Amino acid sequence: MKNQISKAVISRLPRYYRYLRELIDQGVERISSEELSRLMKATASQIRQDLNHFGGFGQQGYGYNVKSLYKEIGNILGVEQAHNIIVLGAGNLGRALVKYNGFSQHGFNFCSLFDVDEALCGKSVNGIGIRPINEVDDYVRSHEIDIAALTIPMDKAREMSTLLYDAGIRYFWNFTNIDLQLPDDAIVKDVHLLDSLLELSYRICNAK
Amino acid sequence: MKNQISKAVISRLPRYYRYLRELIDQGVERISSEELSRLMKATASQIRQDLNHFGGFGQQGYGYNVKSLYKEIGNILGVEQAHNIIVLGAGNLGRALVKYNGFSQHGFNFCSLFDVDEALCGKSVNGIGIRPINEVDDYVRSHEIDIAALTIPMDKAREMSTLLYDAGIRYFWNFTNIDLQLPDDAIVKDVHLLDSLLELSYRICNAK
DNA sequence: TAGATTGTTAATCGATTAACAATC
DNA sequence: TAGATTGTTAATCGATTAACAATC
Repeated sequence: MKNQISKAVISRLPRYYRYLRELIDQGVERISSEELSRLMKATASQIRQDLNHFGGFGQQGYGYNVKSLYKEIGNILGVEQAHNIIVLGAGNLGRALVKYNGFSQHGFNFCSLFDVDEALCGKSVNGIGIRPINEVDDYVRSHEIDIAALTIPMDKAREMSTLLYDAGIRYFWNFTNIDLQLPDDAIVKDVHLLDSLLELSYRICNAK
Repeated sequence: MKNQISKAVISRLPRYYRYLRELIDQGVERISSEELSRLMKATASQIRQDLNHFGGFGQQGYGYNVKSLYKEIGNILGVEQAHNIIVLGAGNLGRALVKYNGFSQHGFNFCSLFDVDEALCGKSVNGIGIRPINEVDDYVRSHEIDIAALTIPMDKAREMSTLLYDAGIRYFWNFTNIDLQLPDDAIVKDVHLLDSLLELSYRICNAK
């Protein structure tokens, strides 16, 4: 889209989306970049710059219409699009993801879990079946899967991600404590839980 | 520490730590910033800059000793320090965190879960007791708690975080889909799962 | 129309990268 | 000692902020 929007901008979009949702729920109809900046602890300048990468959603002298800006950003983020997700690893985290019902309203569908543990296979979590991991290749090739969530042990992560890539997956939601090693057209969104805890630890140990 | 190290640098430390662990496991003894940069897809310059914020860990003509650099970074991150964590919300995610055993080796101890559901209270998960949420204030005031992990519904998140702050908590691991609103000396590390999914969604919708 | 606030260009700031003298 | 590679300063780049003309 346009001439490449920076990662920093894109990463702020979901945050705008959240704040606008809040404003709608509070019955706020219009908001200026100035007001929004106070709420979000950003600069009004940044907000206007960010939004203008995607179009002129505001109106001089008025500001932004909350509802329509919410819709616009939702469109940009593709919340109306359906996205199919498989989860590798039916452990505690994998099951928790599938059980959480907050993703579906934004178009995310969990299609299947996969696990090495034969005893789990055939069972289901929140209506989502667990399949043996050795079926994942066939499964991906015969279904339209957009995203693979990895909640498997670290030592299998790279191997599995490569297998998934070869089967056609390009979008990865990586919960393993390792960086995947994939070709450049793979998009990996890392959720490194230990990393974030370690950052907290750093802050605790270096508190003034 | 020193004259304020930027967030960008700090957020890279856990990543260095992970790669060095890998190198140790592979039996690598020394590494140059050049080699490490190829591995981590960063510039050698950045690596040297980053590390030098904390001290001269390398040696000209030799590079860095993997084991001792690993230890140094571990120290900076405080992996030897014990950190006590409570988890608010004994739902799927809260339980998954407590059940995951990968955090304890870096000094993180889960002390207690808290939940509104009376039926859960008294039970325990992975040996960690679940207490009623209305006891959390007393609990925090009578124990040395460093970090509060929030895995509660969004609509209670701000209220609870303020209560915890008033009880003395300064470090928050926030899994709720909302930004906390706390005084400046509170350190919040957000894990916005939906945000990261939405970023993936954006990338899918705007591919190529 | 006058006032408000955007869209957008220009200035600033900080972070990343390059370069090289210091040194093991 | 010569070669390699760091530590560190200087240059570049990109992102954030400020400013203001355009316009509702």
